[in-house]
Amino acid sequence: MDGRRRQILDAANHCFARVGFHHATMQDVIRESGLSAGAIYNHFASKEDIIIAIADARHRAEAEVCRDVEDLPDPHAAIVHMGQAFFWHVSDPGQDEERRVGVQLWAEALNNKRLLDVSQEGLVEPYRVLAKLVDALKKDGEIPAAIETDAMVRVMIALFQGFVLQKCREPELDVSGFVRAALFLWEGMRGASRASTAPRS
Amino acid sequence: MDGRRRQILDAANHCFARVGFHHATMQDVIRESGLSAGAIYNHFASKEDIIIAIADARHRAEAEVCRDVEDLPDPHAAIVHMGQAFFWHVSDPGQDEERRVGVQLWAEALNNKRLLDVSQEGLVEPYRVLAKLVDALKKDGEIPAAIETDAMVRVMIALFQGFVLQKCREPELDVSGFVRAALFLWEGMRGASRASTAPRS
DNA sequence: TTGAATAAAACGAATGACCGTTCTATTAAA
DNA sequence: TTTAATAGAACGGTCATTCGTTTTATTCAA
Repeated sequence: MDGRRRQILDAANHCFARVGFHHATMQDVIRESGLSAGAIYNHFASKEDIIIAIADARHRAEAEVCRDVEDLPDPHAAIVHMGQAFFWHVSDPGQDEERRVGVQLWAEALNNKRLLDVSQEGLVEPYRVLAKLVDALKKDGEIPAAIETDAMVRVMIALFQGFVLQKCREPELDVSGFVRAALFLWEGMRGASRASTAPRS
Repeated sequence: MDGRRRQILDAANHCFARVGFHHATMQDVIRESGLSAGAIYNHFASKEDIIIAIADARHRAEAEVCRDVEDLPDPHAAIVHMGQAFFWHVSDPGQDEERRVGVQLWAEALNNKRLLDVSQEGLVEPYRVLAKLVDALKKDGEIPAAIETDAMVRVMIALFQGFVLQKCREPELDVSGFVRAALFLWEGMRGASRASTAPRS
């Protein structure tokens, strides 16, 4: 039964979000899942495997959001739409646990090659979609060619990541204000590029 | 002797950067420091205290960078200067360990009230300086009043945080491109505000 | 439909390894 | 001689994982 895996991952997610990977014991996960140690180890070889499975599921879900937006006709609108979708999605109180686990995954991936690979792999789809949109904006002359696509995409992703972190630490943080400020920067760019004032490095 | 504390913190930093807080054992720290268990526990009550002391030292250093920039006459130049100073600082190969430990602190702070407090406290000085500069830009009409200062500062900090994370995962990441893209967004804003086109939320 | 026979899944107490911390002995400093 | 700092072996506790047992599900002959 594959529902068991989901059941175990959900329980693990709760535990990990509550106290972190390392303070959460397998006993916690076992209790939370309502199963037994043996049952869990029939489905996952180790605690590490559970963590990796969580990361994997997470990235799969994120990739989906990206594809929804990829083929909008106007690249500018697509980026704005994607950004808003993301910011509002991660701001949902129902995403509290996912955010917290996400930040822990960042840290854990620094010390776990397998997890780092999964984690980087999870970024390629968002990256690909954003790069495609940025390139389209470049062709339209909205972004100067001197700005590297890679860098611009990274800036956008950095904004997302930083927001997730801040929202973790201050769950009451106001999304709409943040989005307004980010959009203001983004919209401002359109006017600027017309004047072709690429900044010095 | 206070040099001992620094010696211990340095050793701990190396260990934590190498394998993470939880995989690094006190034995590792003891070996790395060249001291003994007893010696270390004379200076720090626990492993947790060492971690907190590291966070504290880190934030103290960051606050200094901020103050250097605070009283530049032109707020726009001050922000640009501060951003560049930060990006280049954290990109220094000598900061590899600090970056990695920094990301781990983000995760650990989610499960440790004391650490969260230290960590949030460490942000108030950068926040204060940035807010002051943003307010000055608002008075000059470069940023519309409709954009909340708090949100704009958060966006900037998010950029820093996201960059740190990405640089951790890909140490070869090119800073200059990232800075160029970020600056492009920032400079673009100046033109936009003149046309008073605050975006819808 | 039944019910034994086989397989699969779940149970949970036991295990063994590891790790933070302590504590007494020892050395150095004052 | 007294005080402070260091050494490092040993302790107590915790935790991931194992494994022999028990329960549940499936198959299939009667």
